[in-house]
Amino acid sequence: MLHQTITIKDIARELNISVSTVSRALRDTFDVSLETKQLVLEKAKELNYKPNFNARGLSQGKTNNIGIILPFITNYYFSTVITGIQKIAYDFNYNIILYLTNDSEEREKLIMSNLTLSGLDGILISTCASNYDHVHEVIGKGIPVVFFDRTNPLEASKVRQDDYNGAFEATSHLISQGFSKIAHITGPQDQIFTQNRLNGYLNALEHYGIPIRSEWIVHTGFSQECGSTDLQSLMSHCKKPDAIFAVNDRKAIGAMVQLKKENIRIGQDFGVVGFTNDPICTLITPTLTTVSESAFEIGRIACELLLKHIQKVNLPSKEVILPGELIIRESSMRTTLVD
Amino acid sequence: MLHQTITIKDIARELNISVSTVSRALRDTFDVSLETKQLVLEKAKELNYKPNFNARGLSQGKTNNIGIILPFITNYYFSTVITGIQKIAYDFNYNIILYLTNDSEEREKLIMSNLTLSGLDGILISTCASNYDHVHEVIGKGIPVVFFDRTNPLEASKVRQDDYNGAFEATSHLISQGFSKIAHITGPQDQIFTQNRLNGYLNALEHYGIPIRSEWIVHTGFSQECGSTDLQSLMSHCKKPDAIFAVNDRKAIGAMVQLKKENIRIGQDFGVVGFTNDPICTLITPTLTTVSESAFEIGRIACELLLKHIQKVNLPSKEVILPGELIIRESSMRTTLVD
DNA sequence: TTGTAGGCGTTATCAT
DNA sequence: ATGATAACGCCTACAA
Repeated sequence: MLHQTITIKDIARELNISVSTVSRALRDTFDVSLETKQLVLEKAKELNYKPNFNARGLSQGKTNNIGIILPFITNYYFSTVITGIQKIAYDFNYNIILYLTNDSEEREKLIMSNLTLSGLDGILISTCASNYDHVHEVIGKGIPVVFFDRTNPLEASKVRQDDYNGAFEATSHLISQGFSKIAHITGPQDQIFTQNRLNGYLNALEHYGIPIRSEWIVHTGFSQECGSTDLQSLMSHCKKPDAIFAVNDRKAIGAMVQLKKENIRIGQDFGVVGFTNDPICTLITPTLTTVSESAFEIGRIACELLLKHIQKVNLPSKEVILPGELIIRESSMRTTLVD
Repeated sequence: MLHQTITIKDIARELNISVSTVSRALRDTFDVSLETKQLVLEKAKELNYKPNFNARGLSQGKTNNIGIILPFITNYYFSTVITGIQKIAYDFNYNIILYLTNDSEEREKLIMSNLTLSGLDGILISTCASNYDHVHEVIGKGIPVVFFDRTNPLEASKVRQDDYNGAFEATSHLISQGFSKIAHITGPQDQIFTQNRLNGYLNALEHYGIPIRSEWIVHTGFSQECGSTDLQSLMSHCKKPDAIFAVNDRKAIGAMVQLKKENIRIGQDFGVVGFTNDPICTLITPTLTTVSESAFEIGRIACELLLKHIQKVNLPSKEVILPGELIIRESSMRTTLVD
């Protein structure tokens, strides 16, 4: 062994009892006398015994590790989701192993195919893929999988925000502020959450009798830079929009940056609404109207759900949808007083 | 077994050879014929064999897992460091297990004492603790530990930015802009990186013959809120500062928020410099002068170093210090044109 | 070059 | 209530 460690054998030897008794005492099973249990626990503490998870995993077929697969962690939303996951995992003595796909479908599939599934009791995933064989395969092997945020059509538990209603409210709000030429800048078409937000946008327009212009729906990436270039291309059309609903705050901010460059007054002359409620919304000028997502809650609930699936095989899968909340700030207010 | 899996036994049986030969072929050792190696590899691929890390770990005493212990992930700096770590870890087929201390010393110690060290080949840590027995104990057990960002006096490898020089430059810059009543808002006293930035600040003042006022050095927490309250308390003194060097961008931004509330013109009348170069620096108005940290590089180098320590026992420890760069923006420029 | 056997630390199945 | 003993999947002497 690399690092000398105390094992149940050491405890057994010192106490002159068998390893199986020690094992039982440590796991607090019913068939061990209170007396010896006490003795074992004391000795374990004295020797600073730490169970070997490899060995336990090998004999039990479980590892107390759960994998998190997601595009990035360098943004408010995902890092907060992970913090929520971590809280539950820690409380229940599970480790979380992080895999970053960098928003690459290829990378995601590579990661999942290389996954040493024997090392994972379950998986939490925010997928960036447009087909699902790789996830299906894992589920087929009996590994519980819970989707969060970016879900997919597979039969599995899912936790996400209410993308459709958030988008509907956001768009309706812009309309209520007197904007009528509302564009939508969004991500790739094949993401379900993206489709949901798009549908919310479309149905709001429809509901208020505003015609839909397909050239005002721009599918690119999720980054701030994409937001800037999206706006630029929108404003180069002959028919220019007077407001934007962005799929997330980052793109909204990218659009704002570009609007400022083009000397268009945000709020008064051009409405902007994002999605997520990144803390930056309150720091940027003007402050950004958005739909809040309960990132921490999503992480917490997804992890709790996964642990339940791990405990109980064949637990029926369920979908949890958390409501968002429209948070109105300056970027969408015609009457805003910008300092 | 919970999830049926292919083992080397299966491969051995199908090929009518022994498990040890399979094991050897899979690990590409010297004493196996090219022919059987080919056969084994083919069969392994055919059966979609995945090694069981628990078993491998148990017999070899290693796990291909490294632990990352750090205060938070919900900020630009730490999430970027992790991304750097992840890149290297992934390339070398290591998993990263995340532990969040929430900036609590108690929590950090609890985590480390509960750590099932048998499950970790090494540890990367950004400590928030002021004493080091818990880390010392782990190192004593022969587990390689590499510190990043927040280091400590223990004998171990460390990777961090040049806090002292960054702070010196930041403060000098404020002085060169004509600010002379420069306050420093920082974190707890017992952090080494905090001390280094404080010393850079102090020595810059000294170097330019500016008297030091201890009431202008405020030790609180690292959050944006702390930045706001720090500024508030500074401005309630009879002697008010005319500039602030903040230990990080978050506190600088908190200070800016408060300055705006008090209608003090940032840049012209009051200089602000932060530390980190969070992307938000370019989005806030006015844009924030700061010292850039190479977060991704720090993660990358720390992980590379750790892997070397894992490979080679008793590799002499070393300290890598990455230079920062002063990035001058509007918040520290008297001549700024704020839009 | 290949096979056999024992062990890694733990749990589970038998006995006792 | 406790103790042997065999497994879990893999690796590594040692033997052939």
